[in-house]
Amino acid sequence: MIFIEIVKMNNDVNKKLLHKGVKPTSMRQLVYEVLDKQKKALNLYEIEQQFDNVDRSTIFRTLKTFQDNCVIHRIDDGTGAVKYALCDENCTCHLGDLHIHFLCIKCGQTHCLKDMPIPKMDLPNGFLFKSANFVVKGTCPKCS
Amino acid sequence: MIFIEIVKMNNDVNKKLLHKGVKPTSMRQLVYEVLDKQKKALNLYEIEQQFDNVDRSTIFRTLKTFQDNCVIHRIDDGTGAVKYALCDENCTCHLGDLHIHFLCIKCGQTHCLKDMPIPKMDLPNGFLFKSANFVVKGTCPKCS
DNA sequence: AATTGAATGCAACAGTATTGCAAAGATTTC
DNA sequence: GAAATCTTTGCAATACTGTTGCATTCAATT
Ligand SMILES: [Mn+2]
Ligand SMILES: [Mn+2]
Ligand SMILES: [Zn+2]
Ligand SMILES: [Zn+2]
Repeated sequence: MIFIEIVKMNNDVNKKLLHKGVKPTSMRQLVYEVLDKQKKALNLYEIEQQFDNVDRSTIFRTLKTFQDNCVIHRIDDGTGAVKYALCDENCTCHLGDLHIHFLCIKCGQTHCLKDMPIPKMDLPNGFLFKSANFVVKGTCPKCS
Repeated sequence: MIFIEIVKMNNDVNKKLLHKGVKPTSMRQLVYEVLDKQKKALNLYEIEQQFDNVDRSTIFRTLKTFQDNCVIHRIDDGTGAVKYALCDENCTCHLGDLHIHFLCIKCGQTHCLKDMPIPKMDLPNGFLFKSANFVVKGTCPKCS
């Protein structure tokens, strides 16, 4: 039954949120589930559209909490709105977890390429590498 | 003919604009000079502040014209406002001209690393590489 | 049950980007 | 050179995204 399924899912999500140190409110569960269902990264407004009557600022603050606790990472793909995707369970949101993102210029979808770490570059003298944002743009498998 | 008159003026900026196919109005000359004087990339509001009584939308449209004609390239460094920097004289704004940009997290300045081309990555099956935005963040020589 | 602190909803606001339209300026046509 | 035409500029308004103040609701604790 659908009710039982939802309770099961919630339990699973609860565990994952607790594992990251986030108190699992119902709002947070729902936002987590929305992100979990998607293969692509979503922005604030796309997440908002998944709900009927949830306030934007609540989702915004939920996403803030998630970022602070490495539940999600933000993706700045240049489309104007920051997108978000779930982190791996063992992600620490540090240098080693950085990966390339791919923006499809046809369908607009943004994907994590989690097995493509951002290459460390030899910078000119005096420049110190702390972090990076590497977005590759082109056409995705669906649109190629 | 207007072009001959301007060439007669023997103005360096005019020549550069004409070389890119942009009619050199005084506004465009001034914006070009502002960008030329700087070593760092500037956003719309920083450019606006270099003038006393020039409208933002005029600068905006000047920058649009410059982009359309490969006079400048836009830099999306995640700071919220797009920055702009002059292209090289022989730049065609295509793949080969792409380079890494560096954002200093202390002073906020963004630099073109023109001798650091964006590395071509082997993407997963079905993904086609068309373009990329690679911003490295850290501390610049002044701030390190 | 009362107290406290956290989460949520509503509304307002801030920052950046963009557009419509009319005035001013430049170029071409006659 | 005057009129017609096209381009550029200035002003104002607007769109879009992100963020915050504050009151209310909810949850945990005493
Ligand atoms: Mn990712
Ligand atoms: Mn550059
Ligand atoms: Zn696509
Ligand atoms: Zn610096």
